[in-house]
Amino acid sequence: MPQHLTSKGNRRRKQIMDYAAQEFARNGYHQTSVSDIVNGLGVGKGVFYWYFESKDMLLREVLAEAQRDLRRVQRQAIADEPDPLHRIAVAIQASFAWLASNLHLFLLMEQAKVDEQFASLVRQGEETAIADALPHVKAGMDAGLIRRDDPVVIAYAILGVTSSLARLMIVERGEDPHKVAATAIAFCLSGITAKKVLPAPVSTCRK
Amino acid sequence: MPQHLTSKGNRRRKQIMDYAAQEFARNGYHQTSVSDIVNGLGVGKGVFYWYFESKDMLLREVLAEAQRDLRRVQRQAIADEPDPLHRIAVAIQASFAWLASNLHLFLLMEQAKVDEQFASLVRQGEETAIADALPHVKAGMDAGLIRRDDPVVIAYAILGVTSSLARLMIVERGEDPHKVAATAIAFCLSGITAKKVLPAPVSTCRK
Amino acid sequence: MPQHLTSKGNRRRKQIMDYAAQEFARNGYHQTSVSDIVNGLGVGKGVFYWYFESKDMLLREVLAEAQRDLRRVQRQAIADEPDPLHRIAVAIQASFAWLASNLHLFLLMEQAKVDEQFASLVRQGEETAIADALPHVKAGMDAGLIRRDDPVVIAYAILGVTSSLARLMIVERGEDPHKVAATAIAFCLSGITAKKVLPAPVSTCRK
Amino acid sequence: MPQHLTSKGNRRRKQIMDYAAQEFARNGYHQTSVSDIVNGLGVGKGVFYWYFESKDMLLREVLAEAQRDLRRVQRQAIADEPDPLHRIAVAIQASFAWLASNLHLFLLMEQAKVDEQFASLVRQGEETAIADALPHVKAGMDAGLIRRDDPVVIAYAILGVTSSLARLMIVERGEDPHKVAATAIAFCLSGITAKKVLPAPVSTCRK
DNA sequence: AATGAATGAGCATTCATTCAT
DNA sequence: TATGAATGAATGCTCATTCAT
Repeated sequence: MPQHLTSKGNRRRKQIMDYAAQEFARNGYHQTSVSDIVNGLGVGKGVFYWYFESKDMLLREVLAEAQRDLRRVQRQAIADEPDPLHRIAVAIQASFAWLASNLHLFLLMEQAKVDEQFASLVRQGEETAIADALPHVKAGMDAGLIRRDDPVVIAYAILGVTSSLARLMIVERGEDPHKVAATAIAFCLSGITAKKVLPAPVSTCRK
Repeated sequence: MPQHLTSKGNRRRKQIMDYAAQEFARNGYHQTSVSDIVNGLGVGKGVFYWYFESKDMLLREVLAEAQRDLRRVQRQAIADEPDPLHRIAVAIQASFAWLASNLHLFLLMEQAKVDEQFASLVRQGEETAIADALPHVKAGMDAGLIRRDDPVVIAYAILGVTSSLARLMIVERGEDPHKVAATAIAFCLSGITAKKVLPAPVSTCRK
Repeated sequence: MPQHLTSKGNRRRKQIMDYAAQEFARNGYHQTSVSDIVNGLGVGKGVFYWYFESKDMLLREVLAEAQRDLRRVQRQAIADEPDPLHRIAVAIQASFAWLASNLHLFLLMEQAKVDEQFASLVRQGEETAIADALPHVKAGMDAGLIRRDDPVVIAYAILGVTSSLARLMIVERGEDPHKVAATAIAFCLSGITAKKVLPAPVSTCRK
Repeated sequence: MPQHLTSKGNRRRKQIMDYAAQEFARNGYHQTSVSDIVNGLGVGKGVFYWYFESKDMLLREVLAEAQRDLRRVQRQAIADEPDPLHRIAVAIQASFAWLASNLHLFLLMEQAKVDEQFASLVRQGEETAIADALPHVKAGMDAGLIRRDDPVVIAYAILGVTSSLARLMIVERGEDPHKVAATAIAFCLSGITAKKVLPAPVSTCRK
């Protein structure tokens, strides 16, 4: 809880965050004890509580920084893309690139998302991502490029495909991020482009 | 650990599984203690260990049963659907219906999926679901209805959209499952259908 | 706690005592639960408490019976031995024979001897054994066959050699009980005989 | 589990070992809970697990140290005794002296000896003691001072007399260790010295 | 006589956090 | 800044015993 950190202090702090993020991702937040972290770093237990208020707060900071970083990358990617569909494509592309080199943070976010204690924090980040994407989806609809539907749902569906393929392909199969990104983009874009709308085969029409 | 349960015992066992599933879903597995469960049920602690080997095994049984049940529902839904695309559609539909009435089990699965201890169990279930879906995806490709791509990736993308929309729409917004299912189906089908060839597999069924 | 047992009831009771004695000897009294016993016998838990007041009382009965039995064997052995030294010898012999065919009871006694809860019970048995032996030791001294020393200490030393060799030889080495008995007798008799006077108390008995 | 202890830490650790050894000896290992120990010392429960991996490991350390200490005393005693019989005598003497001032450790060893969980540990110590004694017994035989017999059995018999008299005399009667030691030495030495071998009165020669 | 179910105090162990140095 | 020591509530689990049937 010190107000100002020396540069050495800043390095220590970063070191703890990085190591903790790795361990949380590997073993799970609840299964990783503060002792595991300080022992793994070879420092005393006091160090931890010098830099972080609690284990809970440490994870919050890790998550917040990860979300900040991912958002920055996405914004950079779409910065000078005028076409709405293209923007979505490069955003997906950029997301995959970031995930591929920050796998542990991706895993950590997925863990936090289903943990009552941290869910709202992650959800806030997602809401921000959705809010970021919304203008482009709407612009696409206005331009007749994207099928008219609830833009929020569309945005969530894209998010779902992205994270699902990210987890399933990258984490479990070790496939090439570029290839998976390409498939995701193809799936999403053809899933949203304005074409005939398929009516849902609701079960009530069979019985 | 008893070999054979009386009918009263069977009821108790089921009661514990149901209550524990609810609590696990609500508070998280790690945050819910065995004491929470038995106190919530108003029984002694020994009761828990009369029926279950451990807290870990209880969750495994809950998950296994949930997966069995979901699979059963999906299989019933596609039982007499001849058309591949339609099969996928009704399977998605059935999944949403099941999820809507078993929200806690869905949340529990999502938790378990990111928990090292249980991930493999859930993943096995997913592999089964993918394996179940694969023949239909392949059939769709052979019939020229589905774009040629890695069928496994296609199947995973569908899974991702489904669970993502399930979570985001149902859990967080309380929207109508039928509507969300419809959007999911629209998104997925147009995401996978062969370009230029857009059959309306369900056109005969209009409300 | 029933007053009178049917013959079937008596068999059950004996069966439980035997099985429990084996398990107690094998795993230790504290490490063997009542459940282990009833499960091992394939009966319900109520059976145990029908026949025995408690786990504690069960062990007490097992021990008491074992001591009764051992004492009976010893008394029979010395019944018609007139010579004091020979009496001691045949008593040791008889003890080894009994121990060899009741290893588990020997182990159980050794356990109980160092367990605060049961030590006094076992000790009582030992006191009885010592008291039984004392007249012969004294007679031996009076006859000038045994060195004058505290007869109680002599008796305890014999007891110590016996149980020590019983444990170390039989339990851990699987040696022939007769041989070990022979060594024990040789050791004890020459350990107590009056110096310079070394009668061969069994010289009339040669194979 | 800490790597290096401060001097304060070392004192604490020793304190816990001493107190636990006393309590284990008095109440029994299984009857003494970790809570009993820390409450008795007036410290928090965590202290115990800061210094010891588990209750089991604590006892192992206590036993190992006791055995080390006893062995050291015995070796010192015989260090400059040239005569084999004399060596055995002073070793017995030294053992009684050590036991008299470490009664609780002696009781603890006897408990551990009959406890499946720790028996092998104690037995190892006994094997070492036997191995230590063996050369002297053999030397005595070679010098014609000790009756020819299995030297291992002889050694065990001495061990048996020693521990038996130690327990029965010291623990239960509060007699003078020197006197008991004298009796034990007399018993053992005359029990092993080379004299006429007494044939065993085998029971088969009576029937 | 016998069963399966239930009780609940008790146990070994963990761990986030605090503190003296 | 940093350390090792200490705290104590909480956890998963056991088990002797009781009870309704």
